[in-house]
This record gives sequence, structure tokens and C-alpha cells, in this order.
Amino acid sequence: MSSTPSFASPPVQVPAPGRKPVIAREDIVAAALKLVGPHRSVSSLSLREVAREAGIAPNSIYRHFHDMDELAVALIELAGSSLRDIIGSARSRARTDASVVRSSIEVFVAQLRSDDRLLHILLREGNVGSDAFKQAVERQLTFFEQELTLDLIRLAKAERTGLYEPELTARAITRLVFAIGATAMDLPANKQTELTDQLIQMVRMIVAGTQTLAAMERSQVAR
Amino acid sequence: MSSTPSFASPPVQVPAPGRKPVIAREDIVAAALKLVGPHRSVSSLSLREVAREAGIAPNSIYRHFHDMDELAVALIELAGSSLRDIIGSARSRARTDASVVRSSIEVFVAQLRSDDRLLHILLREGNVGSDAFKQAVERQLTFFEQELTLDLIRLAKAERTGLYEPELTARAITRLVFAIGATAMDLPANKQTELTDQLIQMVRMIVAGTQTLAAMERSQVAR
DNA sequence: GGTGCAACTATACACGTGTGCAGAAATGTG
DNA sequence: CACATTTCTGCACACGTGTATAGTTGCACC
Repeated sequence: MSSTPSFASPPVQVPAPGRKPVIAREDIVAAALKLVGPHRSVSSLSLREVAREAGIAPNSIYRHFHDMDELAVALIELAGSSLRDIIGSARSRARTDASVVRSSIEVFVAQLRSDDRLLHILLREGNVGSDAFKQAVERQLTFFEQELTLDLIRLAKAERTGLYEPELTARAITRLVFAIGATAMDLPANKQTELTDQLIQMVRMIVAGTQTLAAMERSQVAR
Repeated sequence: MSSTPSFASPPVQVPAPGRKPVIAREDIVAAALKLVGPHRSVSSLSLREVAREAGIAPNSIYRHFHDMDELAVALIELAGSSLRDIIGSARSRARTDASVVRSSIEVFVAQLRSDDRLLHILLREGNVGSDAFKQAVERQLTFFEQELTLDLIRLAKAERTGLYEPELTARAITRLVFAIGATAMDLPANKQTELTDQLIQMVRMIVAGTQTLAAMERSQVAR
């Protein structure tokens, strides 16, 4: 992400003297991903450990990432974009359905229960580690909030309901779902539907709240 | 918190053969507290580091804590009870006032902005570290939720409003406030009032949501 | 005063860590 | 083929870590 990341590599294909890389940036990211889990946070990954997992010498990582933080940020961004894809497709699949809330949260919880580590990363590591790290997580969550804001506006128009403060509402929903999800990660699997139901009710509270606050505001203005 | 913590030490005063302790459990906790900060998580504290800060030999810590986790849990519990005291007194001070929400959140944010490390601990480290660690944080948050549940029920009775699912509402509010608070910890100080306002609006959404959901439920039953 | 005992210190070991540096391996060009 | 160039490896260093072992200090009782 230094200068022009997506243009240089595939199309131009400069003659490139020298040895061919035996490992790619994504391979290292994949190796790091294999190491994180319920008891292993991204920020506690060590350079040597990742190198061992990737089958590479420790120093070789420096060829691809100047810092360990840079690797962590890459992981965060991968997790964010992948999760946004998942939820996004779930939302658009249920676009006509009024229960976007339910389907989105069901996908979210299902992803939580699968051992896909990407979600774990985003959920747990927002408050530890270096500044660059935290900011990367924050950025991904903000993306979520923006997409959700658009969705909320669209839904409010379709159903002709009020919407008090779209951005604030989206922020509240996003943070709540992520916070509750984080605590539920290492819960036994039989609580899955219970968790889903609770999350849905919470989000419904917020949605109902926005609508009534909007209605109150309108009636006050009309008064 | 293992057996009977507050009874044994001060009153009984068993004859106690052997040397007088030069350092107490709380002194070690205090030393550890001095080390945590925005960039230093409790779970990353090292035994030697805490010992150095406390002016003690590394091994001496084992006299007071069997594990490093035990120290961390002690920190968590201290943070939890202290914060509950602060918020609790704020709530009872504004018991008659209808804006318990505002006063509680204002105290919360003020505490956030002061460099009292106790809040930082509770906010940030709920999702990282050992299981004992996470469970300790979870326990403290549950205490919060319980107190808030009682408050919500009391308020709903006083103002004759509905209350959809008291525990769930309290849980949503607690988690939301803590999640947003955690992201705002290292924010510049001039955003303090903005943050407070946003938090208040979010909580008002949830409160309004519970009330309207309760009203909807009642009207459906009455139908 | 002597003895027992608990709290504490000193020293040492093995291990994992980041990183610097020299050299090997593998590719391209002349 | 030799050469330059780039990637990657091997080795070494200093440092911080947890903890085991042995030794020292200070208090309370006989």
C-alpha cells in the first residue's frame, strides 16, 4: 500500500532480473492466519513463528513487510473486506425481504461459529496493539457502518418509517453486534440460536428506537 | 477472591510465625496498575517487569500470586468494583432526576478521560488473554448489567413506561457503552462532549426501543 | 540466646525474541 | 559461459522472559 499497489504487479510485468520469489505476500498472510485462534491474538504473533509456519527463514519476512505491524494491518484489512463481502451478499440476497436484520445476523453468527479466523480477528483485536493496528480495525468497522447507514436509509424509505440519526444508528448497531459477538466467540455451540435471537432483539430495539425518536421529533416540529 | 478474602486479614490477626511481609498483595497490584496504559495491556505484563516496578525480586511475586493470571484477575476485579462504585454513586445521586442516562454517561466519559487506568483495563481487555482473564471481565460486566437491570425496572415503574426485556436491554446498553467507550479512549480530549452526546443518543434509542416494543407487545396481547 | 519458619534475594539456566551480516541460490542479461 | 541482481538462508548476538535452586534476612516463640 505504499505507492501504486494494484497497477504495478500483474499487468506491467517488468523483465525483473534476479531470483524468483519463492513466497508471496499472501502466503505469509495465510500462514499468519493459521496461527491465530481463540487463544492467539494477531498482535502477539512473533516474526519467527510466522516464518516457521510459512516454511521460510525469519529474515525473509522483512522482504515483504517492513514491520510486524504491517502484517497485522494486512490481516485486519483482509478480514474486514472478506466479512463485508459475506454480510453484504447476505443483505442483498434478502433485499426485498423486510427481515434484513434477521438474515444478516444469522449469517454473522454462523460465520462466528465456523472456525473462520477472519471474523475473530476483527472482533477481538480492536482495542489492543499498536496505534496503526487499532486504526486499521477502526477503519474496517467504519466501512461497515457506512454500508449499514445506506441500508437503513433505503429501508426507512421503503417502509416509510422514520430514521432518527442514520449514522449514529448504524454505529450503534455495528458496535453492539460486534461487541456481543466478541464475547460469544468461545461460547458452546448449543447457545448459537439463543445468541442469534438475543442479538436480533437488541437490534430491533435500536431500530424501533430510531423510528420512535424520529416520530417524536417530527411531532415536536409540527407542534 | 479465592476463599474468604475480606475476613481473614485485618480482624483475626493470627499470631503468624515468620518474617513480616515487606510488601502486600495490594502493593503489587498497584505497581502493576502503574504499568498499564493506552499502549500496555494487562495480559502483556511480565512478572519481572511488575517485580521491578514494585521494587521486589521476581520470585517474590509468587508468594502472593500463584500465577500471572491471578494478578490480572485481581486487577480486573479491582477495576470492576471501583467503576461500579463510581457509576453507582452517580446514579443514586441523580435518583430523582429523570435523566439518569445523561448523568451516568457523563460520569463514565469523565472517568474515561481522566487517566485512571482502571476503566481502561475493563474496557480493552475483555477479548484477549487467557480464559480466566476473559471470564473475570465478563463477570464484572455482568455485575454492571444486573445493577442496570434493577435501575431500568425501577425507572419504568416510576415513569409508567413499558420495558420490553429488562435483562436484554441492560445488556445491550452496557455492552454498547463499553464498546464505544473503548474506541474513544485514545481520542483527543476535545471530542469528549461530542462523544458523550453520541452515547446519550444511542442509549436513548435503546430505551425508546424497549418502550415501544413493550407497547407493541401489549397492544398485540390486548388485541 | 537459640531454634523454626516464612518472606525475600541472588544466581543461573534454558528458551524465544528481533535483527544484523555474510553468503548461497536462482534468475535474468551480455 | 560469466556477470549482475535479487531473494532467501544460516549463523550469531544481545536481550527479556519464566522459573528452579540455594542462600539470606527478620520475626516469634521456647
